[in-house]
Amino acid sequence: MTLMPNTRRSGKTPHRRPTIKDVARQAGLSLSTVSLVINQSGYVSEETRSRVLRVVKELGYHPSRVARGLASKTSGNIGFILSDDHFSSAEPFYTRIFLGTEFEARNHNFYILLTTVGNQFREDSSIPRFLLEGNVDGVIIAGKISARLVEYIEGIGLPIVLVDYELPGKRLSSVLIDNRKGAHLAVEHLARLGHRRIGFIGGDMQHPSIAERYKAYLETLDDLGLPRDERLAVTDEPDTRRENGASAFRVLRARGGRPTAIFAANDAMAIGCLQVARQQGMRIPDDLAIVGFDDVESATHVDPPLTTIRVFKEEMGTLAMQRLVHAVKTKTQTIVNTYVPVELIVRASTVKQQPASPEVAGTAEGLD
Amino acid sequence: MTLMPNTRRSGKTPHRRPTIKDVARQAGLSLSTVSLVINQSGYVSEETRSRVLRVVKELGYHPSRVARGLASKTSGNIGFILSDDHFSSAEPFYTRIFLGTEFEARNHNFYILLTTVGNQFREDSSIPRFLLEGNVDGVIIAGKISARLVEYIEGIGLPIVLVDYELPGKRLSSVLIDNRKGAHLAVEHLARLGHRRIGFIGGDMQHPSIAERYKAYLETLDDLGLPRDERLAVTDEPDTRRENGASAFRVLRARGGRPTAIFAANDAMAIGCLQVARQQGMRIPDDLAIVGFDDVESATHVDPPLTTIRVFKEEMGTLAMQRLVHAVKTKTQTIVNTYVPVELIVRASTVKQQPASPEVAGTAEGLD
DNA sequence: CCGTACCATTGAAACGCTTCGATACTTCTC
DNA sequence: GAGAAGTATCGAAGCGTTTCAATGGTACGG
Repeated sequence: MTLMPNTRRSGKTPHRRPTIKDVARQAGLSLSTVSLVINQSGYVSEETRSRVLRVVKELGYHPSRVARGLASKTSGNIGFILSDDHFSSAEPFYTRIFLGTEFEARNHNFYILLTTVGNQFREDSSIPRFLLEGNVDGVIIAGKISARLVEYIEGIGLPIVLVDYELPGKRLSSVLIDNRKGAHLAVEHLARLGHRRIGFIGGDMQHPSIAERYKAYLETLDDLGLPRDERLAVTDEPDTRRENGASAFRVLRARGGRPTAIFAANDAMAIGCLQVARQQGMRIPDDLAIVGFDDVESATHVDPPLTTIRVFKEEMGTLAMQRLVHAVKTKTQTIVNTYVPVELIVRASTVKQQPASPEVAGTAEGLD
Repeated sequence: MTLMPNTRRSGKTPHRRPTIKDVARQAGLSLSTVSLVINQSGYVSEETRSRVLRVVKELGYHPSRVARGLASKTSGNIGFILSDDHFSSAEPFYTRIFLGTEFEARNHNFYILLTTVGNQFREDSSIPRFLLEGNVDGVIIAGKISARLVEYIEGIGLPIVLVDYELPGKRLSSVLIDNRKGAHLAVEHLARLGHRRIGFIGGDMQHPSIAERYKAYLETLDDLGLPRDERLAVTDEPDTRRENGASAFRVLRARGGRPTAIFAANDAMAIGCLQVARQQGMRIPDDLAIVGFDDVESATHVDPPLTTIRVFKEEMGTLAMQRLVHAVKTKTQTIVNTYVPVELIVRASTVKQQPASPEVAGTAEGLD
């Protein structure tokens, strides 16, 4: 392939892309034969195959995605749906998942069309354009989503993979966090450090992930023989942002709960909580130990760094895309629920660290 | 529009999308008339217009993007090209720019196809697939890019907008950072604080932005009557990541430079520098004041928070997309260089702050 | 040596839309 | 009152592929 597309041209004339017709003519074959070679389907003799390939190279031919799409009823695109509130607030959690899907999409020669939808299904207006226009071959949905939208997509007959969400009663593939294990690790870690009054702060309990974390928190308390204390759990925050973590902790204190440790539904809330606690003069972890969940970027930047449950976000995206691409290519949707493992990451918000030489920490992989 | 696409169906049968033909038949008009209504072009009587629109609504018709693409030679997509090294390392600087373009693309009913390319033009293999397949109507390029790739795209006749990059000698629209002003603000700020030995650390001087920042640093020293001291500037780091900031500062010290303040080419390097300085027992800002550039997220999380030059990253993306969409729609490429303003953000890495009540800081807008 | 099966190639329809030229009817304009 | 200009609609070609039925050739088994 030369520098200029097709053959060299003098700047002005925008070059015409060669079509399959040009290849056929040049190779002295029919359109269909050329198509067969390109799609590696059907019978083609070795000789004509190589002849076609040679001409293809000579002409710098590449099939038009759009034409191919029309003829084959495929778009080569995957839709990625994210709910509004996840999109422009809070920690870059779903960003990471998205990144994972991006990488994997590239491996399979798909492009991703990204969109957001409101939380409540606003009928017509909230249906992603790429669905209306038939511009995707499958859909990945990250986070909480309206069941009606999911039904709509099923109605179209597109394969779906959910990430960090389940729809009870629906038979769908999901890639999920092992929330039970994570919560268990967190609480157990605190218990092992000697804590007996371990609080929980959470919000948005509609979200299965959050609900699970809370439930597993309670169960782990039971398992460890620690008492459940209602005053130590604040679960009615509407959201899981930092502010809500802060206010949840204030509520907890106001209410007379005296926890020595807090397990937060996610890092954002943990950080909010941590900041309020310090503001109130508490020393972390001496007066209050804190564990988060997710291991987002800022967990390492906060002071003291946050002990948390690591979630492999990119991997979740990768897995989801793999499942989806498989479904798209084979046109068979097998329902699989995949749980990605979690890890306890111990930092200074629960265990006093020796003043280890502060390394020059890099940043994790990101879109840049 | 009902919940199910088209008309209600019993789960199994994947519904057939209505086509323009169905609309035409149902409305008792020709295809072309329906098309005219939908595209709001040509003459259509008010009566038939509304008749068509009614039928469209009844049937839940939406034109197929792919078919429309083939007929009109447009794809409805914008390509976003990012260089490899920007993609998966360092601070989320270009991520922000990308987010800006995403939002704006949505406003204009475009989707973005994202890809990365290697630094050196590896001939054929490094040409983004969406270009080969004719699957985009225009291209945004963020950061440093091979001139040959740009020429290739020009050859295809696609409009281009560069972001945070210029190609000397090429007539292209760019959205640029006001690096000169930023560097000036930074150095001036330090000088005003009484610093006279102000160092510079940088890397990847090929990048026009970095080069400009360095140049403006030198010029501002002159303007302020401060001496240029070779030992105070390290510019030969290959890259601008944290590690390089750290090593640049070590080099500077090893070389006997004794700056009281450092202006770093970007926040990543500033942070690396800051961490090494603290490690060496220096107090920030007393023994060493540091100013970065870009105002990335972690600038606020680092201890002490980093004084820096804020760059409006989302806005750069938005602007670039606006320019590009305009070029695509009007099919006229007018060359405009846009400089987005910068701001000095003073934090504790240069000026000791009163121990202000640590607010519960939210995170800035992000893909989640 | 004929029927079958496999291999290789082809022509034509189809995918769902845009667009251009043609037609025909109105309404101006002088 | 005739030609020009504007308005409304339509038929058909075309966009660049895929796909399927059809055709013909070759080899093979009985």
